[in-house]
Amino acid sequence: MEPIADKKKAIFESTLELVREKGFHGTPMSLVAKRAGVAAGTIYHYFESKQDLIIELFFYIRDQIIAVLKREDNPHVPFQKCFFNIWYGLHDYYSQNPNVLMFFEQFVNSPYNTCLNDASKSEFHKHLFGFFERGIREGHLKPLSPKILGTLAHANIISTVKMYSSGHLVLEEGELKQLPQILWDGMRSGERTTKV
Amino acid sequence: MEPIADKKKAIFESTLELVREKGFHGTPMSLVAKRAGVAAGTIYHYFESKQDLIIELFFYIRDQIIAVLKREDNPHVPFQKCFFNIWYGLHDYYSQNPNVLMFFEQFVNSPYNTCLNDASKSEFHKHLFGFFERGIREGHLKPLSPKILGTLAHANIISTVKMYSSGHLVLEEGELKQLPQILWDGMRSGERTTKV
DNA sequence: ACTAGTGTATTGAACATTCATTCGGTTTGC
DNA sequence: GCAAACCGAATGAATGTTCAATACACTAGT
Repeated sequence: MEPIADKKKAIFESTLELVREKGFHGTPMSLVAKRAGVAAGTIYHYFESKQDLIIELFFYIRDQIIAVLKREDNPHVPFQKCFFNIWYGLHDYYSQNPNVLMFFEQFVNSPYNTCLNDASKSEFHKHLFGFFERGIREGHLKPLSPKILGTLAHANIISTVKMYSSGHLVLEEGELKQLPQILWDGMRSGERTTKV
Repeated sequence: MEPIADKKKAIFESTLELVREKGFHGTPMSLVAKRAGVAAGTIYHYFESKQDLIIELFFYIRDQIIAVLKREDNPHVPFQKCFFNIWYGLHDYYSQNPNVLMFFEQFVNSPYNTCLNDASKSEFHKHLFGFFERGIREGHLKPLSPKILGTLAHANIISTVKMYSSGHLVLEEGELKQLPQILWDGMRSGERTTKV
């Protein structure tokens, strides 16, 4: 909503880069400051502590991801179409922001994550799970918990991006399209249907 | 093969616990030592440095996971059966060793991972991908890269375990069986086949 | 059986360094 | 002229690592 102060954004970006390069440890505030082009003390004008910086950065990112979700999740668009749009939308976002992906993954697997209350974390999940709830309700998906489907879908996207952002795999054009298809085929309801 | 010295194993276990609780940063060697019941200096008898400890611990874990893979991957057992055995095998292993899972996830998303040569990392992948290569060769799976299928499968398992080891989800008995089924349905070849 | 000798395992206090944070002072915007 | 933004050297606590000293295990010589 309210535009983020330039310095604050610079600090965020600097932190993102450094955490990717050096991890949480090995990312001293002095370096964050230097790369952001501010003084060390300035960071403490915007953030209470390093932990506070990390957590706020997580929210900052989370909101960007939610924005992608909101952009692609449209109740008036057929569900399957939405499904692939969301897949590609998140896939593109992560691909174009590899720093974000690494930070995100490090964060959710770190103790930082456990010191957050559930409400703040689930802001993202609320949207994701809501979408899959629709898919179940409308009968497109297997009648499992939306949490399960949402989590598996997200894991599918993330691991895909990590696979070739690590350079270990070059995807052919056709192959990229197969990946959400695997997910869809696995989660769709019914025994068999003719090609849609 | 050769049994690991008691102290060394204690240091490994201590590190696993602490990394889960406090992350790589926030896990001082002094604490590792204390919880392992050894003196600080002793650690440096077995490991050159903290980084060396972390990396050797990664190998130690990796070998355990490979052992699970080898145990369940049997060319004489029908592929689909193997597929589910491996899924459950890894799922059980991670479920019963939540410390391992957290460490593993933190490690692969950290800069430690990038400072490893590919050969050592891919020891695990070699087995995993080999299995999926068989599935493709025998015509059970969609003709995609084994790397893709293997990575997606592993991501599926891990995210499943994380989902309820974080306590956010209680799986009903029947639901657990659905999860590898989703994966299988997504990756299996052919338009439709009668139930196997 | 005893001793001396040798290398390994272990200890924990001390060291040097790094790093998050502070704070008095300066600049900027209004 | 005031408040908020900003600076960056100084500080103090925390932490990875070292090392001199000690205990232990084992062999060989007498």
